[in-house]
Amino acid sequence: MMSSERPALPFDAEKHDHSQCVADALRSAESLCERRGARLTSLRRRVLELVWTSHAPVGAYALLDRLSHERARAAPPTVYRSLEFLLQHGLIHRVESLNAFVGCPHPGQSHSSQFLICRDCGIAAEMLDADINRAIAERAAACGFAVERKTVEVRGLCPACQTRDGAGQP
Amino acid sequence: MMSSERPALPFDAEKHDHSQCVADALRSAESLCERRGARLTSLRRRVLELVWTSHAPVGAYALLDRLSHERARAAPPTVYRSLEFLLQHGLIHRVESLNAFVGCPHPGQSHSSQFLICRDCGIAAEMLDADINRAIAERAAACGFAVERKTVEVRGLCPACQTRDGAGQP
DNA sequence: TCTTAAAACGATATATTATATCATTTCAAT
DNA sequence: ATTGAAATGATATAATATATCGTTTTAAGA
Repeated sequence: MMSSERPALPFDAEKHDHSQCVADALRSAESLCERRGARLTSLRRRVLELVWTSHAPVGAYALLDRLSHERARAAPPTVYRSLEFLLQHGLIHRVESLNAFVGCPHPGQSHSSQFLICRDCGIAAEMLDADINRAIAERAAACGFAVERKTVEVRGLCPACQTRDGAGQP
Repeated sequence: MMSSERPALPFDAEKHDHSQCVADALRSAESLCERRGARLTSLRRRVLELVWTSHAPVGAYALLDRLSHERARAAPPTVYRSLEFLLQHGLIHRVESLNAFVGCPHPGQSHSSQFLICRDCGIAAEMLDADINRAIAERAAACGFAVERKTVEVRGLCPACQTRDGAGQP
């Protein structure tokens, strides 16, 4: 148990099978909600699916726009209530520095994760880094601070976008 | 160069001389701006002073309220423009998870800091922890991610508020 | 099956945070 | 003194989020 799991990051945009991501996410959500007796209604399921449209965090009002095409009477609370449910069950995360939401690739396990967020393509990769968590926990403990939630969001350029920016089009 | 500086945290509310904090902050700001040829106007100076009213991050509209008592024609842009200046010069930080602003106790040196934020008293303590920064840098590097900014915000209970909650009033 | 209480959702209003834009004033360097 | 740039005033509006109350749906028990 040394360090850090290594889930594949979603930055390799062309390579990964995104419809598979979405399908996995929806299946996990269904089984998790069933196990918990939580009601993944069709609205909530659809909002989750919309969040998973891409790996870039999406704002509540962008979700509302998309939802409006399907549901005539969608309003802000429609979306925010679904988002709240999804957050409570760990099916999505809120990205504080963007006021936006992104799907969680490993729901169920309560976890404290970190995000690498590309300023160019917008993709946010979730990581579970034991060293980062340990460093934070140790420092907080040394301060006598009782940790409840951790927000770690790293902004920068993903590998693909570094290439594009550096060598690519002027 | 082992690890971590140790500035006194502001959680010991009664103990620290807050007027001294404010005075220090304003003096640092003045000398820093002078060195840089940046104009710390009376408005900007006053906004900085208002941010430093406490160690709890304060929202832009709370600042606007206070400012309105003194400046009849203060409007949102009045505050936001001053905040932008203060941010650019590292005199304050934005706390993303609160949409609020807090004074920086060691401006001038560009730094990547972390916050311990008490959910009870609201105080945000800024830390410079080399281990946390190293852990994040190492993980990002391993992912090929080029870091530009780091947001680390830890929510929980400060020592004083743990005491109050645990033993204090029911 | 019918009843019913809770949960979810619809509908409307409004709060909170932030920015765009253009006019006017202030400031420092000529 | 003149002037161009920076700062501020003034107004409007965008973007994000929540409060509240009425209606519908749902699951569980009578």
